[in-house]
Amino acid sequence: MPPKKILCIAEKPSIAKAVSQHMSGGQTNVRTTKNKYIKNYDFTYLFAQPWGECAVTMTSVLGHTVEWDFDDAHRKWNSCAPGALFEARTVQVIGEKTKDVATNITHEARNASMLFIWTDCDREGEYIGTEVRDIALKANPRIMVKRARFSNIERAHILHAAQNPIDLDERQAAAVSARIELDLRIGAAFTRWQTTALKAILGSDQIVSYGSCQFPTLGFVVDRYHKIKNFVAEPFWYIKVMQKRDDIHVTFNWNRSRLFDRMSTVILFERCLLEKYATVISTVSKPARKLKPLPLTTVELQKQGSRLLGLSSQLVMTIAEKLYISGFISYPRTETDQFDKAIDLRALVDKQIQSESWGQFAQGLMDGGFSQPCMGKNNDKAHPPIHPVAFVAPSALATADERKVYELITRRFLACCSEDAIGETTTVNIKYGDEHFHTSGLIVRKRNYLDVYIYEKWVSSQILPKFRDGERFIPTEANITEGKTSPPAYLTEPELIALMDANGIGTDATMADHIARITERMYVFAQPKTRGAGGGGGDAEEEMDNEPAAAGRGRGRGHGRGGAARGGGRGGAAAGGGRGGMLEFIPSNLGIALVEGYDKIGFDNSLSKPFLRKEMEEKMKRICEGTMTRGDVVHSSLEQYRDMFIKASRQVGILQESARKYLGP
DNA sequence: GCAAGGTC
Repeated sequence: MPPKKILCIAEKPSIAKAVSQHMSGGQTNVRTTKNKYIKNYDFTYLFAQPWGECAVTMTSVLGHTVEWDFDDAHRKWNSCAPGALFEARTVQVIGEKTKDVATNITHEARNASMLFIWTDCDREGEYIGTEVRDIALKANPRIMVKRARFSNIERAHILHAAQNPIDLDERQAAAVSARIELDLRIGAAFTRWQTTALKAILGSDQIVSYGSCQFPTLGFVVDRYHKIKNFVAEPFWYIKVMQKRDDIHVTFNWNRSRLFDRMSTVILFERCLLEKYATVISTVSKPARKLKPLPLTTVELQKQGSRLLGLSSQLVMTIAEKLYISGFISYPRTETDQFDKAIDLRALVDKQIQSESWGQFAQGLMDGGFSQPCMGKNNDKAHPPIHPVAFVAPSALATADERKVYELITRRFLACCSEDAIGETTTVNIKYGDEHFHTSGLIVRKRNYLDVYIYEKWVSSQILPKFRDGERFIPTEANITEGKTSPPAYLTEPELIALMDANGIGTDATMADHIARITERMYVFAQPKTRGAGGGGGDAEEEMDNEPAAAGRGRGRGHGRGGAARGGGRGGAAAGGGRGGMLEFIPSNLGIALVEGYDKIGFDNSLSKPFLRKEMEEKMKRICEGTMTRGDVVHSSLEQYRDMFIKASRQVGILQESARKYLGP
């Protein structure tokens, strides 16, 4: 009896290749397919009972194979009223681009006893698994279906997964299926409706799209615009005390920082002046540490790429994908910021020794400087953090941008494998009258990771002269300074990505696309940020940059503000690499009008806010947990959006009026 | 001519 055949299908060609290498021990026969990216690998493998030794064909798809659309009666724009799309029949079609992918499955499934699905172990992968299953079952209704549980492509892990097949998680697949249906119906209905409603006012055929991700993304940009527009500068006052000692000018900062009332400041200042002497309350020296960066995730790569290299997040991703296909870096779409213990990091560091730029640093790590990377809090259980897998000479890369992205990924990786920077801060606290002041200095003792991670600066401040506890001195100078608060700057790309990330808008792989889409739709304009424009106002006092924790950590999934303070401050402007290209986003009249129009229509949950998307995400989670069914979710969400759609249709005049207001003749 | 999500 010939051995049974088992058909394995991965989500992408790279996984098919890697898994077949591990399972076959390198003994594979490779066949090409009609799709130029997909190959079929044939080999034999000894499975666990009851399968035993089998003939295996390992192949892959390219992400999704099946696309959703409306039936013939609703597909064309003018075939129905947009509102009908909430109920219209949908069909699932295999498009022209994926036809050959599906044919390959059909062909290979016919003589197979089992379909063994190797798609990524995330929600989307589970759904893609059901696409593969449905295609295979159509060709071979008796085929048995299993899936592999794996979270990296390390050999032992893959072999374990091959020996322990499990079932597809129908709930996760159902959750994705619900999202697909909702996004299609809601997106298409609102897009057709508002495009038609605004056509005359725009005087063009441009598409005015609505999407559950693109609108909140637009909302963030418009929101910042309004904050700038409505900003009213407030004057403030503060007291500064100076002392010249050993030829060094020392400035003591007020512990109250600043007051928004001039009289109060004057009164407090006068009390200081009544006292001739200032008294040193304490001098404190303590070790300081600037933490090395966490392993690199996709979102972080996009943020740092746009911040440090001045490239758009979309370009950063395009380049990262190219580097990945070329075999230079690991998979670029990952949420994981922890390295699995099984990965041989030293071997990866070793490959970088030949670099002219950072080879010496890598050698230092091999000679004892190596330190295990920190563990972040995120693990998608599908991919490791982004890291270089091979050394690439600069001459082997086609463009300067490619070199910059590869360099950032590599330097980041080496920094992760190094040690924190070590220093020492000294703080001198004084009392003058009833008021307290302080100054501090920093001495950097060991730069460690900073030597390779040239994008961050941490430099010793001027050395403080000696102050003794309890000592009294007459300040060289003391005065009141006036300042005024300055408006926020336009939203930068790293800030926007941080906001999207924190609010669950898009995925790591799609955030850059949403930003590109609202630009393409002309809802926003991107422009290179002009340096120093935002910093001219009153927040004149530069903070001593000696709080290492703030710079290295804590901006993981936080809000946008932290990023803003960093980017605009000294550290941002001084760091190496291509500067000055960071993009900032300004809403167009159309973008402002859309947000204002929908806000005026007065929904409980504005379409331009992230809440509705968050709600959808929650419902997807509930499908996965089993507390809601796919039917419940689709039904309730459609009801909610249909109400909003009806309300908007009735008040189409409000949307048109706000469009006329901003776009009028 | 619509969405968002995979991947190339």
